[in-house]
Amino acid sequence: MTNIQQVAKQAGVSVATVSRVLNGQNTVSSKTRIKVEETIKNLNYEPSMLGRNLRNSESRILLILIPSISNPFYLEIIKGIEHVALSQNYNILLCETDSNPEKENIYFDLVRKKMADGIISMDPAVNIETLKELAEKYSIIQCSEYNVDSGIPYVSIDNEEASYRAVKHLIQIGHKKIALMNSDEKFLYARQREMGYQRALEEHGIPLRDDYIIYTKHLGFEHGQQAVKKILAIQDRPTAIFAVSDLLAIGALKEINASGLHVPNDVAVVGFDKIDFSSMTNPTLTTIAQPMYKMGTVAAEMLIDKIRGNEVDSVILNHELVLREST
Amino acid sequence: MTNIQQVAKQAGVSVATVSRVLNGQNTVSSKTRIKVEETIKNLNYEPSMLGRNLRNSESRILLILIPSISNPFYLEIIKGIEHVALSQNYNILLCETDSNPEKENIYFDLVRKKMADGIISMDPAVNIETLKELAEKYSIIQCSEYNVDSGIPYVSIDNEEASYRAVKHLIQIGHKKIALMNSDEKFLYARQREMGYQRALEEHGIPLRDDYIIYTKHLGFEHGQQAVKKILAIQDRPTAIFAVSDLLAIGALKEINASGLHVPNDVAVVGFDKIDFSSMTNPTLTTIAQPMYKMGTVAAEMLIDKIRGNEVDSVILNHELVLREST
DNA sequence: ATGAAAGCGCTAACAG
DNA sequence: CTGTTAGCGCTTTCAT
Repeated sequence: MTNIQQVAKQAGVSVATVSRVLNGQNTVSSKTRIKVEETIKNLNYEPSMLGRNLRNSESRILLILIPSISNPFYLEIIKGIEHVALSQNYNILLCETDSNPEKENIYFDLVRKKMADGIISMDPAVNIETLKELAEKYSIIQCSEYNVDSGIPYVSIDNEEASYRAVKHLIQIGHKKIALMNSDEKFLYARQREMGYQRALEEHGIPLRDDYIIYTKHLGFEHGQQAVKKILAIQDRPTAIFAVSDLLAIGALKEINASGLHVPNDVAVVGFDKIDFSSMTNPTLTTIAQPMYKMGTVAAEMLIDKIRGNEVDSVILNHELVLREST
Repeated sequence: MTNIQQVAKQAGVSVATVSRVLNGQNTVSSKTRIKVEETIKNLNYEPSMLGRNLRNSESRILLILIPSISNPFYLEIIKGIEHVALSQNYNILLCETDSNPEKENIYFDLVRKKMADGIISMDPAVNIETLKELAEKYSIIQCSEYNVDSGIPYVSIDNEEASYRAVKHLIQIGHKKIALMNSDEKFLYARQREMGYQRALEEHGIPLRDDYIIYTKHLGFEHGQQAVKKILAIQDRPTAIFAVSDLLAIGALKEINASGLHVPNDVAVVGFDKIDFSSMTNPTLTTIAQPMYKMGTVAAEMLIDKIRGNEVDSVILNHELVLREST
């Protein structure tokens, strides 16, 4: 493997000059530059990131923490992150935590060991205490799920307002018996979306019913199926369901179909996220579109900014209600 | 940031000894070992991968090339790869090429620049010439899609046989008019699956019909929708469709439903891959299960083996026909 | 069992 | 404009 020394020797210059050419410094005479560039080509030389990274004490790697790679919600965000990262010569290490603290810790170690320059955390179940501690020494951004009091900059949407608009839509098309399929209340977004649900109902004088609110442990398809069974079994059956995730909503859709009921005639369904599959279901799913790609680009820009030592502010992005066949 | 020097100084030993403790060498007296370990704890020392990697001239990073992160087929494979990688102290860099040679080249550069120790390529559209060239100097494995004559070790399934069994199943349940929804013939797996389709038909004395074979440019949901429209428009309409990817099959499912026909009564559908969503559709999809997780673990083991300098042999794994509601 | 020292490949401060 | 040189943090050979 040829190194910078050999290039220097061959070109008859010093390693410093080769390095200057490599880094596009303009303090090199064009004659020398050309000579060096030719030598590089002839020797098929590729500068080693290993040496450069040690010297610069950076890894040019960004860590992305997601709970599950199978959840398509994160895919668009990741694309956004990747786009910005690549354009700034960073690479991304995609880390699936399974919301498992041990696995999480393996990945945290990567930044402690200088293998990564910073973290974008999207795991709602992240150990926030550890994250706060890390954030004192390393660059960290939260994306989508966040903690207000942690001091860690975040990018997200206004969950309360989005949820409010989804439920208001159901009310406006005539529904009064609206169920909420929520995830675990320990997550901030779950609490915020429940608040939006409540506000919409209260504002229209619809009394809250505890039995119309179902919590699921995870955001998977099967959990939506199970949860909707409980909802359909309620005496005074709801005529509409707002699910806090498309995956839950799609599970609900399938189960409602299976039980012989019709969507939206018997039960209307609204999801949340606008994942790709939400337009592939039958019927297609009315849902809240999060600006996922944008969220990714913003998160990446914030992180790189922070790595460079700048102060960064949290950002709230806009959402959108997408009306489709399920309502 | 504390380094190995400071630990050595504080513990009253040499850096060599600290390094030995760090790497679990048994040539250190337990007294010294304990002293060093305590110092490490006290100083909150974390060894830098940057220094270690340069010294060992390795990055401990594995590159995974996939055409699209949105295709769930790859997700299980990736989990398998990740499992093995983590257990051997490797990390994986997930690289979406979009089947775009330029993006591909950015990632190839990573191994040229020592930022990655090897590559697992799953992109059918990979530039095989470049890959072959790279494989001479670096460790490379192909996974799922491969090239027989490239000399690059691969792990895959017997596509011809899998396809044969899928079509035979359709014949056995009474179908004679069977359409093939294939992807681009430039891919080996597409040609192999078409051969299996042909063999099944010939074996049962069913004549091949050119108009029953449709090619799609990509494996996306929408492409399945478009392709099935053409199939349904054929005069003597097929009563069954074998699609070479679940995503295509799911697109077909939706479009058939939309056109008022019933699956499987009017048209039976078989997919390929057994992605998670294939059990979430209505009806659920009969499909060929590839051992994706296993494929991932095998690929990772092969790659790590190769990085260590060993010879590795290609592997063909078993597949399975999963009967569900769509046939 | 331990230490001294070389060196992995690179960048940048300094000198000229 | 260019060269000399130190040093990033670590592992490992060679002495002792």
